Amino acid sequence: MKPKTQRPERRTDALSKERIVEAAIAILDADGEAALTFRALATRLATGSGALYWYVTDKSDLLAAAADDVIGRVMSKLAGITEPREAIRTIALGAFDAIDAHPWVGAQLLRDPEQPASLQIFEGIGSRLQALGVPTPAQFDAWSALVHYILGVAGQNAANARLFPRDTDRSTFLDKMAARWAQLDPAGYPFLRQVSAQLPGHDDREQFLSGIDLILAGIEGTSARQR
Amino acid sequence: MKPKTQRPERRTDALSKERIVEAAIAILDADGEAALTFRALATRLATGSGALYWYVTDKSDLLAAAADDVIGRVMSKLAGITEPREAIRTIALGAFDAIDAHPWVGAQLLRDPEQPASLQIFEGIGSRLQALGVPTPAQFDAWSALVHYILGVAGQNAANARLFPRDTDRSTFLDKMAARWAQLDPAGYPFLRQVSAQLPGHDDREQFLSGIDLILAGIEGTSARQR
DNA sequence: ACCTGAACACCGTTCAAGT
DNA sequence: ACCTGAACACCGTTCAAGT
Repeated sequence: MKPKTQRPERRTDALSKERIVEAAIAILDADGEAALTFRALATRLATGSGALYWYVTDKSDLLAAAADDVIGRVMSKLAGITEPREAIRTIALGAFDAIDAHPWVGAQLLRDPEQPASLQIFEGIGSRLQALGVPTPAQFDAWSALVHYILGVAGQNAANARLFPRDTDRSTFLDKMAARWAQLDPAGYPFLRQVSAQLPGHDDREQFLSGIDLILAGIEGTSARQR
Repeated sequence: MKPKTQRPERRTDALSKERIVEAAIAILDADGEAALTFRALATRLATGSGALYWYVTDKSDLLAAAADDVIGRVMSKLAGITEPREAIRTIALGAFDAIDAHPWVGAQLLRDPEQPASLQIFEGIGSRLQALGVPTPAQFDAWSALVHYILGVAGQNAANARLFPRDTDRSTFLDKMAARWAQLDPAGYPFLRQVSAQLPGHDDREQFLSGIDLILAGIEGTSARQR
């Protein structure tokens, strides 16, 4: 038996689901959803495309894992928050910011309601709504309204991100969007043309939050009346 | 010059964008989004796949036209409604029912905020919000909340439809969904497990409408306070 | 057990060639 | 002007063959 002063080093670059997901996120962030192919991923990881299937069931599994990774980080920051209304706003804002940083997450959340990322958001909102003291019969509807609103914003932000090059910043994005709406037929689209003037310089993060508050106000108004 | 008693009959099956869109909708409704390929569409229209590009820019143009066709029919039924609150509910319900009948429309609405189908919904909601008397500064936020909620439901219904075979009816769908949520980890997902009991037999059309009402209540409560 | 990469069965889109 | 359908440049996924 030959003296083994050093056992074979564990390959630091060995494949694993975590490494694959990490690389996938890097591609998605850098070049968008269309750039994530098994070929591109395999090249980046210096392996064959078939090797990825050892760790990942298929592409939807990969995307679900990537979204779960991002949303999981958001949800883990909730430990300290006990006030339910604040927790709801924190979850919502956390999701908003995550989608702002990773627009593909927005599209992914709309793709499969049973993926972990979606379930985490569903449960996070629901449990705080219970804690908020919304009467049990009203909880389901209130939860549905909040969750669908959040998902709608998520999907729409993902779509907006697809409309423009990845490096477009907030203000030029809003300017371009406003310019397009301003060109709509005045007879057919008076409202959108009017709103287009408010688009530049408006804070959509703030607007998102005021939507949450609007729904919370509706919930509290309605359940107060029912009490 | 030979006597032409009959001029060449206009081919009743000549291609046109309308016929292509109609055939695309038929495929989408019958076999789902994945079944719509240019090859399948060309076969159904008894032509070559390249011919379609004479009438349609590309696949996203085709999908946008198909969604516009469906949503256009919904919006055309609004002429008689003058009461703005009722008009908003009618637009929302119309979109809901259209997506229920054509789930792919839900996915398509989330894909491009500048397509005609989206703009029609955006404008329809916005103009009634003005008519409702929501103060101008509050209109933008109120509009955003309603529209994102509607889109969220649209996207989620499309996703739910993808989870199950196309012929699954409402009640078995809810039963299966409930069964899945009931199997979630009790420690991690207490709320979803509790809600799963309410899933069978609940009316999601009614729930959708109560979400609209919740938001409208929030809007009216907030603008009343500001007045 | 894990990895390789060619092969398979598809796509959307283009385009020379036809009528 | 309109249509045909092969060809091109891709995909996701599988799988025999390697280590």
